[in-house]
Amino acid sequence: MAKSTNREDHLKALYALGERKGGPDAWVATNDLAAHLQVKPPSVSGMVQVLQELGWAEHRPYHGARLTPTGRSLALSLVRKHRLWETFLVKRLGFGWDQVHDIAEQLEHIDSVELVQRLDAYLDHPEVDPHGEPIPNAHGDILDKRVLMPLSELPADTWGQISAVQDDQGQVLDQLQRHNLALGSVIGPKERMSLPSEGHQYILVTPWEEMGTQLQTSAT
Amino acid sequence: MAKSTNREDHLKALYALGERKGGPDAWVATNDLAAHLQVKPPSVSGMVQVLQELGWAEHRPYHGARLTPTGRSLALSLVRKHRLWETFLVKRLGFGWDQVHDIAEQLEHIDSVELVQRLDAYLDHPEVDPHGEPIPNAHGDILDKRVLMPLSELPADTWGQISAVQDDQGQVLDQLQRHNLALGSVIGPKERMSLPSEGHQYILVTPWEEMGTQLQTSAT
DNA sequence: CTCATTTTTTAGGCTTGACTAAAAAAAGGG
DNA sequence: CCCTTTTTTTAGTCAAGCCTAAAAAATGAG
Repeated sequence: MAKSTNREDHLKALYALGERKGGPDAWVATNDLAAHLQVKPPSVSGMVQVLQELGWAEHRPYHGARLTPTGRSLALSLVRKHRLWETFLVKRLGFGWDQVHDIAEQLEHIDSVELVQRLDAYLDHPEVDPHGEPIPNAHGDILDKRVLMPLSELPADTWGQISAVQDDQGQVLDQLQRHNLALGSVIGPKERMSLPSEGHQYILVTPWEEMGTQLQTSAT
Repeated sequence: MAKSTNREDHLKALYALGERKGGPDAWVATNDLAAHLQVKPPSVSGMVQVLQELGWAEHRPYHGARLTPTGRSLALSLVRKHRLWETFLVKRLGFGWDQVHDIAEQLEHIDSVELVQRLDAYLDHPEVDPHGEPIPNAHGDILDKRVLMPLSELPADTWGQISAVQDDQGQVLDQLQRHNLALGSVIGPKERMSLPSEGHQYILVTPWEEMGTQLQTSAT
């Protein structure tokens, strides 16, 4: 029993939803995994069993699943690969930030430690990917000192600078693209209203003090 | 029914062995495919049926299989991707020419037309890969005007310049590496004797006239 | 606390692609 | 030309992952 694209996908989903629910100790529901992976719940039940046998996850029936340290470390290496490839696609090949997710989703499963090392060096050891998300280092550590908050939690009268976008499907990126907003753009009440509110929780901003007038740091 | 890694692997094998047997009209034996793919003959029988149903190959029972024009075109696009990725790995990431085959074998299955286009441009539209093999263009045409011959067919008293190495497993590349020979190296009777003769048919040379002394054009 | 609803798991089936064993076709030596 | 050997195909298994339908556990409304 070893790695496979499917097992890796479940591992990544478990990591992503676990983070969203509050870190390494959070239990993730089968239904949530199924929704995230676009698969029916029984398929997840089966795969979670497998992950447990592999020592990558623990499973409490009718309660949920969460990663073991081993699983977490594997998941982080997948996240690292995904974000490095996205960086390559944007910085080197000139793709738009809203075009790279699906391709990176395939590339992240390429199995070669040396490839990742060389890619990282070739990109000058980037700290964040084109969406502003931090890239775990080779040890699986995320050294991200920024303090970001979702746009949905930013006080209504405060401005914010877009610092990261957590978007697995690309809809939020599409929206931002359409409003000419990019990483680094500063966002005020007007922009906030014109963006669909469901996306606000995935847009991470740096609160922007003492802003009276709109300032566009970066645009596309 | 559509693409899958396995079907693509069989397609590529059928193309490679067909070329080796004399071009698009040659029939390829089930056993040869099985040996090339490291799989048992019954598995090939099954897969060849599938390729036939997909319209990618034709199959005459107990006789062999060969690609249809559609299948050939798909195979060439895989060869193109494989060789572009190998070029990327060597030219941009600094891998050795003997290290890239297995990684490219994975990368060639990545599905994105735009990725291939951009990669090609990023590498300045290379005409040959790091092993000297021609890279088919986007239309699947190989425009290779060089006239090469296998080292095994080079007259014993003639020198030759290594111009391409057809090596799917990497053993021939390893041998060359060990003898400090690379693409462009000129090879004489002494080198020829020290290289295992089974590999000679995969080393393609440009006959090198009027050579009295050994000349090393390029070394590693 | 109970009973209906929701969530999750179990059971059983399907497809892909591998395998072994056995049957069928082709090839080749005498 | 026959009969043995080799090659190829057919038949029947198995594992991975997906599915639907049904059973079981947890939840929550009254």
